[in-house]
Amino acid sequence: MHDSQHQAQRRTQILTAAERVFDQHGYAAATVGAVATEAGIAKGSIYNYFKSKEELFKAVFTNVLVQAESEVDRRIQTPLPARQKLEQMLDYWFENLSRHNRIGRLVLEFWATAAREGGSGELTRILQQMYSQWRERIASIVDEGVSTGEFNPQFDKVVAASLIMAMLDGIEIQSILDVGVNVDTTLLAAMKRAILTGLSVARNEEP
Amino acid sequence: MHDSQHQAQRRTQILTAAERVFDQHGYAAATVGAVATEAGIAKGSIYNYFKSKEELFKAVFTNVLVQAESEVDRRIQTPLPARQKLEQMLDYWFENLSRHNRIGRLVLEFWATAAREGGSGELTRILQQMYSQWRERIASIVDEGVSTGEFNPQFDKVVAASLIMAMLDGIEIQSILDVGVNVDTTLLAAMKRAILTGLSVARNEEP
Amino acid sequence: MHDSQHQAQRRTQILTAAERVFDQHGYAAATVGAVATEAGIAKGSIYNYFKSKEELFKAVFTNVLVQAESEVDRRIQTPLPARQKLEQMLDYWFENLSRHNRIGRLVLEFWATAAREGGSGELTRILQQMYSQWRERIASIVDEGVSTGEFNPQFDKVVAASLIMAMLDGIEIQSILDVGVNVDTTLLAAMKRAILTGLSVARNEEP
Amino acid sequence: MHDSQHQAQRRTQILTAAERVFDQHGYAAATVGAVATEAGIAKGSIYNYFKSKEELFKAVFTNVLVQAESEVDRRIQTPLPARQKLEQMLDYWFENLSRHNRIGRLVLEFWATAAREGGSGELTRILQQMYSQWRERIASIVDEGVSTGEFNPQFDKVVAASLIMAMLDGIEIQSILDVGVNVDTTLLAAMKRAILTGLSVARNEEP
DNA sequence: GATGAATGAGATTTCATTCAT
DNA sequence: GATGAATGAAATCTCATTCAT
Repeated sequence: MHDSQHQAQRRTQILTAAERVFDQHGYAAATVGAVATEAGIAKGSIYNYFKSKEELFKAVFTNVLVQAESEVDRRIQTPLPARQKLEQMLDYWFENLSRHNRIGRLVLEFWATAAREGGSGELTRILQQMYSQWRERIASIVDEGVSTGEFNPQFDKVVAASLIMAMLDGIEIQSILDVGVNVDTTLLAAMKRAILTGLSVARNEEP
Repeated sequence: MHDSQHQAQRRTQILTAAERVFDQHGYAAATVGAVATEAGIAKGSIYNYFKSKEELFKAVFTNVLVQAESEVDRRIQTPLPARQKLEQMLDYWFENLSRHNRIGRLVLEFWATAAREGGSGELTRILQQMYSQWRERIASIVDEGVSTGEFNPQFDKVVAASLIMAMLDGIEIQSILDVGVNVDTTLLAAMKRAILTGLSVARNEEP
Repeated sequence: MHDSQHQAQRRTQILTAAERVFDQHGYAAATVGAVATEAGIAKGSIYNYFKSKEELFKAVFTNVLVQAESEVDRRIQTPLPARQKLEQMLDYWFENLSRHNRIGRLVLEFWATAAREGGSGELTRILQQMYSQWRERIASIVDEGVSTGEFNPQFDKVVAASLIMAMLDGIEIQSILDVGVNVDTTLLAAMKRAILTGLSVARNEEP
Repeated sequence: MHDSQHQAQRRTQILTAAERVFDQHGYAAATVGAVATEAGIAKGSIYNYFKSKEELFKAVFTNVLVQAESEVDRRIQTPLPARQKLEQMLDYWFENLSRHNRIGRLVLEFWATAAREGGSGELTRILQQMYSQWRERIASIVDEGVSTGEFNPQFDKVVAASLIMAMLDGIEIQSILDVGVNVDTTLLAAMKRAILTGLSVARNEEP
């Protein structure tokens, strides 16, 4: 019998290689041959594990997105005040941001491809699910903070979540594109303060 | 003279067609033939106006970005309070957002391509310039508001500008990706309030 | 403007080359590259004239079949007794048979491919049409002979036509396969006599 | 001994599967993998029994042809008048024809492949042998009929045999190609009558 | 003997670019 | 300047065959 552990290993090996290649060249310019070379196997072997280049791309896509989720969830599920949970989340996000915008470039590629596919495509479906999960995560923290009196938000909690995520995505873009923004602890601190202020200021406090 | 006018016309005709085609298919999947057909001319003629497919793409890139600038500048240069200038800017942005995320999709394509090119590429240079201009625009409004006493920001004005732009980019992405966000006047209102609150609340008011 | 005569010439050039290559190797083993080489043009150029290898094959298919028709019709439409028309037809068939079983091999290829396609395929449709035309051609000669009293057939004229065609196809196969049959004037004479006897003998003469 | 029995079983199992697959897809489009799946074994195992795909095809070829022979021989070797022997043969042929033109399609495939191989190929050799045997079978019946006075042929007996076989092959083709011929008992009756008439009518009876 | 993962040659097809008209 | 046929490099994918287990 053939080793199913070895199978999984190979799959991972290919996925890792594909992640690098897609990141470097983008979906269209990446070649299956390059992935194979990067993985150190033969071109044809890729097709023993993935039906097509597109399938492979989608697998990388979900793979990368899923990896990011778990660690955040771990940090959030500890019993902390809502404020600190939010800060933890932002800290984690910041660490990742500066560590590998390798993933970041790849995410841009995902976005562009998903946008091309249109709302009915599979990639979009995956993204929708991901955004929905993040929205819920954040909204529940906001909710928690409101009930403990920590937060006194002037916005609907779902809208708030969307705006927070927008800001994170936006900064990520500016960071990846290397567009003149200093992604340092000053920026992180500003973001934290901006978000927490927005969630804390009462409606009538706003001038 | 008539000749050079006709020349310019042709160039524009091709650029317009290329914008549509690149938007619809992405850079790699777009074909020069499709651009030619869309423009109603022969494939070979493209090469009388653009040296290569890549050149054409870059031309579209800058073209699209430049177009967006002028109208905003017009609105901002009127003598209004800083608050209202900011609101005007956000209104204009919002109009464009809901009107054509055709351009939006194209921007994603630009981003992905620029990211691939790396910091030294030409596309990145163009993006850097553009972001820098916007940052300055916004920062100068903030500055203005501070000196008139309208704003009392807790942040450095350049950092504030970057965060604002990040939020706009982020919402644009969520809109383009059709990722479950309601891009309506409620959202616009929330954004305005969030930004203005952030700019108005004094440092010590923050809990 | 580009020369449409030249276009037709090229098409023919490719078809001729393809005929040779398909004949020599069969559909599947034939390569588009080989056709291009045979035609003395570039591989990619084939696709300016035919959408795919399959299209090209079908074009060769119909081309070869159509060519054979016209000459026969010419011979049959002269005002001759039915017997002699039939003999003319058989003579022409015999000439072709010995001249090029190049076409013959190709026809076997057609048959095999059509059979694989099944009754609903396009190749089958073309073959059906061709057989139907031949059946009609022969049946009408038989009919003619009966009304002039030359023939006194014991069979339905359509059945007779099918049997005659079967015999021709069958001999063609034995000839192509080089299976031990002497395809000479003796055989031709025997065929003629067999067919004419069958059409002339009255029902009750049959023992 | 048990081992070699098992071996033979496996071989047959593969041959049967291959027959189906080659029939359905043709030689080139058939894959060794498909044969393996059809046979319920692993792809690699095929190569323990057949050196290559081509070898396998040839084995199927001879296998199919040989099968058809034995039953006919059985029917012919009974002590019957020549006429009835011929009729028996035609009946058997007709039964097979309507039962499985699955085999028929495969035969077309054989023919095409053999034709491609040319006169010196192995497939052609096998076909030559087969046709030769059939020719002899039929010729000997004719001979028999002549000596008993049943037949009074106007043709050489070998030529007669070839023409009869041609008619059978031709009808088989029209049947397989589904080309508009009614393969029913009427056709069978017509064929019998045509053949027997041809063998019975004296030379001078022919007009 | 049985297995099926690995291989890599080779096939079809696309398309940016050139260039003769 | 305009045209579009011709080119050929390059990409995806298939599959017969091998071989370690």
